[in-house]
Amino acid sequence: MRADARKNYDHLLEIGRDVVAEQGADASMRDVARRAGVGIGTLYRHFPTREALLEALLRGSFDRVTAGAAELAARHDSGAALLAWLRDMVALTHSHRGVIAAMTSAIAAPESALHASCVALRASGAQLLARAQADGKARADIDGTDLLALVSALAWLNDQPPFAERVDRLLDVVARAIMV
Amino acid sequence: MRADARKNYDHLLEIGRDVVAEQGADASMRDVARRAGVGIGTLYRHFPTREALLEALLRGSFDRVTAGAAELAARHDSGAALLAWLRDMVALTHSHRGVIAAMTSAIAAPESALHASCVALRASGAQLLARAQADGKARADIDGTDLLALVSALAWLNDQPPFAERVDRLLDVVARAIMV
DNA sequence: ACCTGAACACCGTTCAAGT
DNA sequence: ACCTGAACACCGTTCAAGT
Repeated sequence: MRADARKNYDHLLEIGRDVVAEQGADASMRDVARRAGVGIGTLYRHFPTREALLEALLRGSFDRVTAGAAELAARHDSGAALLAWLRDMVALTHSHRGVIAAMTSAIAAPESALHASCVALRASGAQLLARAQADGKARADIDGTDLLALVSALAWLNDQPPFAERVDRLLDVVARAIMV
Repeated sequence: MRADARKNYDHLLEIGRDVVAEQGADASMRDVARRAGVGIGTLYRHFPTREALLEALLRGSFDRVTAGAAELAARHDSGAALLAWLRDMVALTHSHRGVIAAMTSAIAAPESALHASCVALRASGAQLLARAQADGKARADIDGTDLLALVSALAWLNDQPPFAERVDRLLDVVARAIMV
């Protein structure tokens, strides 16, 4: 990558982070380019789809949660680890309004730039779930996708102003439903 | 209302129903007017906001669920009635993609055309919840807004293709969490 | 190799002009 | 009283022309 291109890429990412934080995952692409002081074509050259930009913005957080799952498994008993992962997931999406919808549709779209990260997240949760199930601490009739669905639903509530303040409590309610 | 206006109103409602069924709650207003063979200004005259159109489209279904709650209370024990109401709510939103997000923001916006219907829906659920709580069949530490949050979250899952097929089962999981 | 911005095909919403 | 559609201020996305 040429030096000027690298500079544009990095700057777009930085500005993109601000704009998505302000406006959510459906932020105006034009606005990102404008604020970055760059032609709209330059944005599309570096990030050919909105999901490509989101993926670049979120990769770090995604990886942190995925990697954190292994750590949780090492440090806590299977029930506590699963609960902590659920909290991590809700927190991850809390800081990025609207991202959960993008993640959800990425799960069903193998060509999406977000697909791999989402599958990895699901796998990290599925592993904690399996361990809890083996210990008899989680109900046996749900799978990793069910777990992702439930945590996505809670994350969505977190994006809805009238419900956001209740999500911590509702997470406990749902967790107890999973925990047998 | 003048006869020609009445005709336009009814026709817009009919076409609006089709378009929202096809494209969801964020359907193109322009498209509704276009397909109804009417100027865009005429659509805005009859339905000054998108929510006004949605409200007119959904009022009937809303009232049916609200009224149905009283019937459920009369016909079933408190636990079964609450569960049936949860199913009614998910079914209501299932037939109208994206409507749940509109309902959710309407709860927090008293000036929204959808506000009254949503408050009535919440109240109908809250009543069934209170009855079940009095019978010791539902946990005492949740309220009507929590119930609406949980059912909204499930309804949102119903709009997400990768999760939609699991919602019936996940409803049971969540219901068991509520039911003590 | 990369950047630019005009161009295209759309939006939601308003409002002056018409009947 | 009601209808119309041009007008305004936006989008996302593409691509020919430039450096």
